[in-house]
Amino acid sequence: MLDAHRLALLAEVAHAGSIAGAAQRLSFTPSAVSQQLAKLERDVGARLLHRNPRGVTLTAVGEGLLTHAETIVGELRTAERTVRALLGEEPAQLTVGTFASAGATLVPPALAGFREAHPAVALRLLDLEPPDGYGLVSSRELDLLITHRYPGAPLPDPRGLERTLLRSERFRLILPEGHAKARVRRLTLRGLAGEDWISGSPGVPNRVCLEQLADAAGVRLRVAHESRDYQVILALVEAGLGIAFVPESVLDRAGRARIEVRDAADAQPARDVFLVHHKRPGRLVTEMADRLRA
Amino acid sequence: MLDAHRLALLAEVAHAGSIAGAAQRLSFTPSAVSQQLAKLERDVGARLLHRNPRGVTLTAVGEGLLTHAETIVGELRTAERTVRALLGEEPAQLTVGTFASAGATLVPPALAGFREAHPAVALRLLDLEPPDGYGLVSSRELDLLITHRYPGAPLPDPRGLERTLLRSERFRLILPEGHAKARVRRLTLRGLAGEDWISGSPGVPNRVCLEQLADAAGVRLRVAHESRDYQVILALVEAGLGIAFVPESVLDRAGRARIEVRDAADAQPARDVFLVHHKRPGRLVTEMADRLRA
DNA sequence: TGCTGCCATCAGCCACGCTTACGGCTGGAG
DNA sequence: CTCCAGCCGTAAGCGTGGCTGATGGCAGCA
Repeated sequence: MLDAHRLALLAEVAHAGSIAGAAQRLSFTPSAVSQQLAKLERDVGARLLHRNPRGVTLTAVGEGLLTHAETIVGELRTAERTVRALLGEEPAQLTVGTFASAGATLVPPALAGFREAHPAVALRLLDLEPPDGYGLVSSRELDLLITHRYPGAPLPDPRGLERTLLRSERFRLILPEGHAKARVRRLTLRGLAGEDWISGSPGVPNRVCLEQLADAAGVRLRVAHESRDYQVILALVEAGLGIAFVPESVLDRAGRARIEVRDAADAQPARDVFLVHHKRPGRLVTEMADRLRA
Repeated sequence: MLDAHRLALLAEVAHAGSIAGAAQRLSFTPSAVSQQLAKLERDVGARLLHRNPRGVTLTAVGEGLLTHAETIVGELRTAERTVRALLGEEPAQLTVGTFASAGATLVPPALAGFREAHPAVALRLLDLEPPDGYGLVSSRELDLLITHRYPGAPLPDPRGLERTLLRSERFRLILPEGHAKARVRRLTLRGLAGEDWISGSPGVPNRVCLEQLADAAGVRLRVAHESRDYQVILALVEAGLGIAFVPESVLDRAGRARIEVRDAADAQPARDVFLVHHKRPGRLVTEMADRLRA
């Protein structure tokens, strides 16, 4: 039988991306982790890691084993909670993973309300960019994951987890205050093709989404500035450096920023925001999910 | 995080019914097992076992943990198989659990055909009396379980496993050759209330079933002889010591036994025979299941 | 060419888990 | 009743497994 500790180690290394990183998180020396992984590879009779000079990546066998490792670690944690529940003890901790803009808008009120209702429960918040995080839910490092999908991006395999749509969030087009195009009645991507756009780096979901919209409209947009942080994008637009699509919730918090908010007639993107948790979640997880939905 | 080895130990002890028994199966000394279990109890912070003079039984917490322990052990074995499959290796072993009468009738031809088709696969057969065996499928000690349910007996919780009805098997009433009642046109339980009956011990499923039938018919039957082995029952009936209900398949194999086969007009019991295996079974398991269905 | 990350290997040490040995307990046989 | 045969638990030793710390190889970068 495989050793669960070593599998947990594999998951940790896969997540950290390097043996040294995992070792640090676990308060071990890299040597110890390296030795354990070597033994795991001996156990399964195959290489699990590609050793690169800048860290490690998983082999195909490693990837296959990783999924199981995460569910096994998750099952071990689940077993522990079952016992705690049987002993009538309250879960002492609730860990929520979220992407940045939800972390700034959607999550804080829910967390605040929850803390008030359950002062004894230690709340933890983690930042995670989609499509990451599913593995951490599987392995019970996260109780609840808030993730999203941009149109066109594939929805990750739920791996036996429960995924529910929390809301669908419109994107709006923002321009610098007083921008010439802001006075145009009917804005289209074609009409905005000459502008400087601001979006994520190539391959990042919102960039992919933007490019698909442009393709659909038959135009090529020039992305002049790249940032994945919507607060940065907002600031760039305010400074007159370009135009961008941003989620509506970001604007709610922006107060009276010096921008113009419009919509493009031929491109009205929206991203779906999902909650992900184990099937049969605990009472606290359910409550937190309800608060997030409210 | 709990230790998977200790959980596996718990499962083994639960199955064996005693620490000493589990130790023997695992080629350890009872002392080692006892120490590990004590540490597991310390880990979870609760007693898991009731120490009786004649072995151990699980506490409520122990029962709760056992289910998880079995799924964890099963997941570990599943992970191992996934790796084997990824490496292109054939599964080397297939373990089938069955109850005795199926083991004598239904299973052998399927096993023989399978062995011919896959001579490299080591086949193992285990005897198990229902409702046992589900845990062994969960923990992957069994690939396939053939189990049954007598009418009136509860169907065990499938625990996330796949359970399909293989067949429904009639019971027939057998009497010694030349028995006076064999000439009666319409046999009823009431009419047979004066006979010596042969059945399992109190609490055994077929005994429970017989008593429920008797209750329904408003009579009390006298069970003179107790055996759970239908070959023994058959021999007792042949010897003129009583009458009994036996599954039809037992009679198929009995050849020309010196008995009379009849049916009771007011009691025609049947038991359901089920196949139990993991969701997403391997190719070999599917094939064996198909052979059993044929 | 040094420097700085990374990973692997080796030697040494500590702790965990095994065995052996013993004692307490209960239930059945002589 | 006594004795025995099973259980289970504890205590003391010992070996192995897994940790640390040191060293070396390797790739990328100034």
